[in-house]
Amino acid sequence: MQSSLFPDPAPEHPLLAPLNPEQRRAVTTTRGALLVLAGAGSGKTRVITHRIAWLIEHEHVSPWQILAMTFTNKAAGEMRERVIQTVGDGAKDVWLGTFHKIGVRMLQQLAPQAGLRAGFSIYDTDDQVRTINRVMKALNLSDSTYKPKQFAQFIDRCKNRLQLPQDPKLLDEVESDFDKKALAVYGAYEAEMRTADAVDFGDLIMRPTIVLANNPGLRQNWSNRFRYVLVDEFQDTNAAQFELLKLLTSEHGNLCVVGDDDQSIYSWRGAEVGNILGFPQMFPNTTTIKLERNYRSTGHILAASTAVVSHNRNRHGKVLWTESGDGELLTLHVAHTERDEADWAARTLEQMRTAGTSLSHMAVFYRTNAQSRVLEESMRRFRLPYVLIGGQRFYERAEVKDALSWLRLLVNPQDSAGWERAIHAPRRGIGDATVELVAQRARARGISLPEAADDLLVLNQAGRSAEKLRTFQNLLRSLRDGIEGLRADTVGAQVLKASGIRAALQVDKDPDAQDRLENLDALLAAMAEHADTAEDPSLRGFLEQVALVSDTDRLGDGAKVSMMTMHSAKGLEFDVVVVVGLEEGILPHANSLAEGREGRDLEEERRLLYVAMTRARKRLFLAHARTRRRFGGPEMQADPSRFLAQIPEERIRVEGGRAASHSWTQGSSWSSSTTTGRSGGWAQKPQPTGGSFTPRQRPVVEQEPVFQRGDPDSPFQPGTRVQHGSFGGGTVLDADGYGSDARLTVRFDSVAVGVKKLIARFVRVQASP
DNA sequence: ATTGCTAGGTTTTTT
DNA sequence: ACCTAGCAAT
Repeated sequence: MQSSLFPDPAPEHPLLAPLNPEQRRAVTTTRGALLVLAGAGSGKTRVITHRIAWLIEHEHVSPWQILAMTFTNKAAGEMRERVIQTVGDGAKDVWLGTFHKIGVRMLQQLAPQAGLRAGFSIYDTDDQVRTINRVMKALNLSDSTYKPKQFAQFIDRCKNRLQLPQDPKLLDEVESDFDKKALAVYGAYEAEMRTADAVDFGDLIMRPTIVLANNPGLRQNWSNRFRYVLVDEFQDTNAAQFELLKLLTSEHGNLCVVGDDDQSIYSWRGAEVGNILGFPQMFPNTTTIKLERNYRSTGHILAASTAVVSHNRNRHGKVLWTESGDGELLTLHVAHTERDEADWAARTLEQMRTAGTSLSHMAVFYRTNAQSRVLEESMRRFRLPYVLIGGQRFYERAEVKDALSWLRLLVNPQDSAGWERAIHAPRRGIGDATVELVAQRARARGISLPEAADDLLVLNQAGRSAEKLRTFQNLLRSLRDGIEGLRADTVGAQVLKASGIRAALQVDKDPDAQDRLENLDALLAAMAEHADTAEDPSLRGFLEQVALVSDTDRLGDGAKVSMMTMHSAKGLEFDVVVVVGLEEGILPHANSLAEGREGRDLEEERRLLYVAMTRARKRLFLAHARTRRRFGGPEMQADPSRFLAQIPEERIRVEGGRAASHSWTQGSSWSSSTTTGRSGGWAQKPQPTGGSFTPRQRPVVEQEPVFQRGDPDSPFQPGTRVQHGSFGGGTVLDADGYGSDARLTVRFDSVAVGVKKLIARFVRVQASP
C-alpha cells in the first residue's frame, strides 16, 4: 500500500533492518534539507535516533558535529538514552537538548559578543514579572490599566520574532496606547536586564541568533562545527528558532526537520505552523518524506482520532494506516458532575489494572491544570497511586525559590531579581521603603540592585535600615568568598544555614513549615545528586538545570498512573488513556472561541484533542460531565464538546449516565441516570458533522433542573417512595440540594437499617403506588 | 516592619 | 475554592 518508489538504500545494514522503507529513506537521506512529516505513532523518535546512529556509524561523522534539538527535556532525555543504546558512549558528544538548553550553551560561549558575563542568570517568568514591575514604577506606569503580565507577553512575542526594542519594524507597527507603553517598558526592561547580567527564556533563543546574524565569521564557525542539524517537533518552532536553524546550517544546508502539523499545539507560545507547512518553499531542494504507518494505536483509536482532526482545513493532510486490528471500541462516559467523572476515571483505571495493565502504562489527560484537583481526590479515594506531571513545580515553591535566589546571587552578584527576593528571605527588618531607596539609586545610575545597595552604604544614604542592609550585603560577600571549589550541595547547606532560611522555618508555627523544611532538604538532595552525576557539576550548572528543567519531567518511576495536561502529553504513549472534561468551554477552551480568529484557535483545540487521543495504544476512554463548577462556584450546566460529534459512532460506545442530549427532553431522567447501559445516546442518532451540540441547536430547556429544599418540582418530595440497592425500599423524609447530588434523608422499611442520609444518585424513585 | 485580614481575580496550554 | 495583592492594625 505505502511501498516506496525508491529502492531500499541498504536494507542489509543492521541499523536499517528494523525500519520500514520510508523510515529508511529518512535515515539515509543525510544531505540537504529533509522534511519528515511524521504522523502520530509513526516511529518518529526511532527515525531520529537511527539517523544519528547512521551518521556516526555509516557516514563516520564525529558525534560533536551533530546537533539535535527537541522541545522538552523528556524528549531530549529519551533520545539521548536511545542513541547511546544504539551507538554506545561515543554518542555522549552529540549536542542534544532542548532549544533553550542549546541556547544557553551557545550563549555561554558567545557571552562576550552577547554582552553578558559568564555567570549570567536565567530569569524565569516570575523574575521577569518582578523586573517589569520595577520598570513600570520607574516609568510611572504602575497605575496604568495594563498589567505586568501583558507587558511580559508583549516582550516575549517580540523576542520570538527577533525584534529588539529599537527594531524599526516594531516602531512602525506600534499604534495603540498599549503598544506605545509596552515598547517603552520593553526598552527599559532590556536595560535593566543588562545591568543584572540576566536573560529570560526568549533571550536564550534570540540572543545567540542575533549574535550569529550580525557576525558572519562566527556564523561560519558555528555552522561548520555542526555538519548535521536535526529538529524534533518542528511544527512547534517559532520564528526566532527557525532563524537560528537557518544560521546554523547556512554553510552546508544539512537540516533535517521532523514534525507533524496535526500536532501543532503551541501557537500561543509563538510557534508558527507556517514553518513546517512552508518548509519546502524555504529550502528549495527539500526532500519530503511522509511517515504514515502507525505502529502505536488500534484501528478504532486511529480512525476516531483521524476523523476528528480531519475537520481541520489548514493541514498537510496525511493518511495514517495500521496493520494492527481494530481493538476495543472507544468508550465515552457521561458523568453528572466533575466529581463523578473523576471517580469513574479512577474506577476505570482500577478495572484496567485488575485486567492486567500496569498503572505505569495508564494516563489521565485534562485541558487545564485546575482540573487535576478533583482527579487527585478520586485517585486517593480509590487508593490508586499516581504522579502529577507539571502543575505546581517543585522549584516554584516559595521556600525553594528563596534558597535559589541566594544561590543565584552567589554565582551572579548582579542578579537583581534574586536580590529582591533574598533580602526578604527570611524577613530581616528591611522593608519596602529601603528596597525602594535602593531601586531608585539603581535606576539613577543604571546599575543592578545589589550594586546600588553597596553604593548607598558607601554614601551613607541607605536610610534607617542601613545597618541591616550592610549586614546582609556582607553576608552575601562572605558566602561568595568561601564557596570556591565546594560542591554545590555543600554551598546549598551553607546558604540555608547562614541566610537564616532554615532557622526561620524551624521556629515558624505555621503547620506547613515542616513541609517546607522537607522541601529544602529535597533541594539539597537534588543538589547532591547533581554534583555527583551531572556533566557540569558546578553550582552554576545546577542553577541552569533548575531554570530549564521542570522537576516532573521525569516520569514512569514506579507503578503509578500519570496525570497531566494534554499539552504535556505530547510525545508520550500509554496503553490506556483517559481524557476527561470534554465539554464546550473546556475543550475547546472558552478563550479559543472568541470572535475574529478565523477559527485558527478552534483548530488548535482540535489538534490538542488529536494529540491526546493518539497517545493511546490499546484503550481510549473519553468523558464529559453534564455539570461542572468553575471557580468553586455552583455546578453549572456543561455541554458536550463539539468534537465528540466528530467521532464516528461505530467507533465508540456510550456508557454511564443517560446521554446528555436526552436528559433535558425527558424531564428528570437524571433520577434514574445512574443505571449503566446504553439507554439511547447521541451515538445512536445520526449526527451531522460540525457539532450538533452547539447551544443553538439544543432543545429549549437550557438549565439543568435544580432542586433545593422544599422545591415543589423535586421528585424527592417528602413521602416519595425510593429504592436502594442494599438498603431496600424506603420513604423520603427530607431532601436538600439538587440533581443527583441532592442529600436525602430516608426512612427505610427495614427496621435494621432505619433512617439514613444519603446521596440521591444511590436511590431510584419507585413507580407511584 | 510585619502580620493578618479582605477583596478581587483566577484557569489555557510551557521552555 | 484558592491565591495574591493591598490595606489596616500592631
